[in-house]
Parts: sequence; C-alpha cells; structure tokens
Amino acid sequence: MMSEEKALNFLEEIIEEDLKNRTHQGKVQTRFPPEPNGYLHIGHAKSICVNFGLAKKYQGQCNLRFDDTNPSTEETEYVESIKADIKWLGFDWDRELYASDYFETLYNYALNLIDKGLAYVDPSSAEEMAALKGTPTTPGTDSPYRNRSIAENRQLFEEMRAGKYADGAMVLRAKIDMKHDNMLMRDPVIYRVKHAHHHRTGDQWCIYPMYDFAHGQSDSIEQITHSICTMEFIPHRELYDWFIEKLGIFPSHQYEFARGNVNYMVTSKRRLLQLVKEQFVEGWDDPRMPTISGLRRRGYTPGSIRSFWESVGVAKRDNNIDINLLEFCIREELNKTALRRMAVIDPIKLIITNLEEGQSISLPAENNHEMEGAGERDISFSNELWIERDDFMENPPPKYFRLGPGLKVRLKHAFIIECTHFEKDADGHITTVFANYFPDSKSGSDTSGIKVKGVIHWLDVKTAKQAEVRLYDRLFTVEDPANEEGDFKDFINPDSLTIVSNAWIEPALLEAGMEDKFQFLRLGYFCKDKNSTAEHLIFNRTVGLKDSWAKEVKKG
RNA sequence: UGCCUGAUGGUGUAAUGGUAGCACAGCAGUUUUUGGUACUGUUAGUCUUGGUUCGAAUCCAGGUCGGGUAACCA
Repeated sequence: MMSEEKALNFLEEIIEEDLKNRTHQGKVQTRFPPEPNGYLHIGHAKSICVNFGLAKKYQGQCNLRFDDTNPSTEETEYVESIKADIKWLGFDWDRELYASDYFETLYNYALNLIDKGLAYVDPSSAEEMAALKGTPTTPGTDSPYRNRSIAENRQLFEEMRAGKYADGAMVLRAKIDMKHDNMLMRDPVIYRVKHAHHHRTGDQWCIYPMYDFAHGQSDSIEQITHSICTMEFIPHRELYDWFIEKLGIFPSHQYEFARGNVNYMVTSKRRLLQLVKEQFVEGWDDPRMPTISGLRRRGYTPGSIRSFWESVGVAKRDNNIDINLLEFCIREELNKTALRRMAVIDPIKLIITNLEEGQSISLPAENNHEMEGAGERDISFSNELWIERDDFMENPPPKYFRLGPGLKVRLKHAFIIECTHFEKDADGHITTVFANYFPDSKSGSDTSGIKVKGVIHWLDVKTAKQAEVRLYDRLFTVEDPANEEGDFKDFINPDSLTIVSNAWIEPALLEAGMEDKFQFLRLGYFCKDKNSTAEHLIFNRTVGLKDSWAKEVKKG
C-alpha cells in the first residue's frame, strides 16, 4: 500500500514551483543567519529545521552565516555556542560565513549607490532625523542634506570610513522617498559610525552597515535562492528588493513564515537574559530554559526537537503551540530508546517477612522491553527494600492497585507480595511496610496463579545507591507570560524545580554516561546532569510518564 | 491612525471550486508484569455579512478580530 504523501507547506510549494520553472537553474540555496549576540533557543531551532531541512529535501545547500554587523553586542563566545547547538541538532552547514567577510564589498556597494545619486551622507542627529521622518499617517520631510552633490557625498563617506567623525556624527542614508507608506523606505540609514572593536575584523572598521544594507546583500553575494525569515521582516522586503534592484546584483528573494511560539515559555533575548542575570535560573543552560543548551541538559534529544517542528509545520498565522506536543515528541523517542532502570525518590521501607535476613536473590531485568537487543541486567532482591511512598496507602480507595493492608502487588521483575501490616512514626507518617512474598510468583516463571492489577518499582536496600534527583515543572504558571499584565517574572512557577537529595537508584546507574537516557520505571525519563561527580550523582527528569492514575486522583 | 499580514475543533496543521482530514490534548474502551507502551472508538472546527456558482473553507466585496511595523538593533 502506498503511504500517503504529506502535504507541502507553502515554502515547499514555492520551491517546487521554482524548481519546475528552473528559476535558479534548479538550485536551492538557503542560509541560517543568526546574530552572534545570544544563545539559540527552541524558536531558532525551527528556523534551523526549516532552512537546513529545505536545502536537504531539495538537494540544495544551506550556509551558516553570522549577521555580525553590530560589534557592540556580538562576541565569539556566541559564535561558538551557536555552531555547537546547530551541530548538536544534527545539521551541517555547507559554508561558514560572516557578514563581516563582506564589509569591503558592502562599502563598495554603498559607493555605487552614492555614485548613482541614491545615497547621501547626513550629519543630522538621531533626534533630528526622527523628527523629519514623520509618522505612519504623516509624510516625512526631506533632510536639508538630501541634495548634496555626488562628489561631496563620496568625500564625506570616505572620511567616515577614515575615522574622521565621532560615533553618531554622520550616517549614510539611502535616498528613496520620505513620503513612502512604508516607514522603512523613508531614506533609511545604511551605514553608521561606530568606533567599536569587532570580534572578527578587529579595529579595521569604524563604520558598520545596518541590517538592511547587509542582510540582503549577503544573501545576494552567496546566491541565496530562498531567503527565509520570520514575519516581522515582511516590511523589510521592499527595501531588500530595492537595494538588489539598484545595485543590480543576484536577485535573492525573501520569504517569511510565522515564528513558532510555545506556551509556558518566553523566548525573547531580553527576557531570557533577565532570567539568567537575576538568577531566577542557574544559567543559559538551566534545564528549565527554552534554550537549545537548556533543552539538551534537560534530556531532550535532537531528534525530538526536529520531529516537534516537523509536526508543527510551517505556515504564516500566529500560533501558540501546546508544550504537550514537545513532551509527546520526547516521550515517543525515549520510549523506544531509553534504558529502563529503577529508582525510588520518596522512599519508605518494605520488609519481606518470610525472607531470611542476609539472603539475596538475583533477578534478571529487561533493559528495554520496546527495543530489541537491549539486553538485561541483574538486580538483587532481599528482605529489606525501598518502595515509593505513593505506592502504599493506609486506607486505599477501591481503584487503588498498589499496596495497602491486606493488598497484593507485584514487585517489578520480582515477586508478588501481600502486605500484612505497617508502622508509623510519632507524626503519623508511614515508615515501614511489612509483607510476605510468594516464592512461586517469580517474574517469568510464575506458577502461583495469583493475579494482581498493580506492579510497583523497588530497590534492594543493600545495593541501592544514593543520588540527587531534580524534578522540573514548567517555568511559568501562565501560558503566555510575556503578554500578561505586569512583569513576566511575577508569573514564574515557584515549583519549577524540586530537588530530591536523598533518592535511591539502582547500582547500574553508577555507570551512566552523559549522553545516556533512562526511564526510571513509572517515574519518567531522566538523564545525568553535567554537575554530577562520581561521589554525587545528579539526575534530571526530562519529562514524566503519562500518568492516568494521577488524572484519576485529580478528578476525585 | 498609515502600511503590511493573518483568521479551519482546546492547540498545531491539511483540504488549491466537489465527502472538512491528520497530529497533540480530552473522553471511553481493549491489551499489558511500568496506572507506561500499543491498539480501537469517540467529542469537538471553516470569524461575520452579502455576492458569484449546480456546488464555496477555497473566488469577489464589505465588516469584525488578531499579529507585525514607526532603532544610528537584528
């Protein structure tokens, strides 16, 4: 049977149309153009998936190009983290490029415009320029310097480059139309004086091109066939096209899609920076952060992030994607790949009364039921075990399938037990549960004939190891913190991080590697945190398992 | 207010003049040595008003609502 073909998104339709018409001799060239002034987040991942994905799908190429035209905010540190994140996501660029590589060319493009009478040097202050710019409803007014001679403009611009002027003293503007409906077309600034050290060109330049005079031209130089960006750049397209036309260079074309928003997250650089600076989180890679590094540390896999954006799709309307979909994607992958282990994060003791102290039974345990060839490991069973506090109730409701006085459950990979009695401390907290086990109910060779509905996880007190476990919840209590009345930080979830310092884990987990993913049975998916040491293991919970019992309890 | 965009179940996304479908979430059930997984069923949608047409989510006109935009940032 033929598998159903997935519908094309609008970008794929455009590309296929271009391919059909041999618009660029059947070539597809895209680029991912980050500014190296911050860390990549999940929203960037969408752009990465779109740009690299499209190039791959249509046998084209995708460049990594840093839009580094503003030296005061850009740093090499960001360049490195961006490259690492893209590679981690599973993409490889064709060429690694920098807008700063084109500074000389861009400068010549500016000269070209001047020579055509399409650019002029303006010494007006930013305030003066703003005043003459008009408003969306009122047309702007021509600058008194708008009609300088070409020779004068050329000399002034050369002097700007030579360092004759202070920051802000002069700019080069395109001469377009001060009455244009599109504010960006009202003689936009294309070069400014900035005596700043650039992370790549050093002190070679003291004038830098603006975004609009660098991005499209860089696209053109690289012969980008499909310059894909987000919707807020739509108004820039007119300018983008204007420069390409006036300069007579390769006709790259810009296409815009809607950025992907995920609920309970913020992705603006400003807000992310605040969270870090004001220490609401541990850093850029805090597992609660929507940064690529945060997601990675949380235990998300590249594949899960890719399949997330794949299933979201690409369109032009505003969206607010349910974080449940992201969690579905990581569960879907980890269910097939994560090794199963047992851990007890809120322990109470279980004594097996009919097993002699000192006796130990070794039991085989599957590493992953869903994955062929995952093998098994041995776990030990004895008379003193740890079980989860949640798995025992003094007065269980009818549909509770776990332990309670007189109730039977299976201990995963081991035996069926029947609870006989329990002990409490002075505060009324359960401390110890007592049970008998049925020796003929051993997993895999159960001849007892006993049927139980519940299966619980456990650990042998003698072999269990201690570890710290960090449980995460969404960072915000509201779906869209950025659009809430007041400060977004007022909506930080106080329970976004729960540290369990005295959890028990099975000894096999001592060998966990940084890349390994685990399912702690019935608790969720976990990975080792980067701050773990041999003496102090830390595990982060990536995401919990679906929990229909918790839902049942909630319903009451 | 000008210009630019967009509007399909709770969420995301298809249907390109011809049966409104898929995924997530929800609900119900089957299977199950993870209350997981898998599987089955199911609830729920075309912003509005007109027009064109045998037939409109789709085309046209008006309205409504949402988003973007007015940096010497990108």
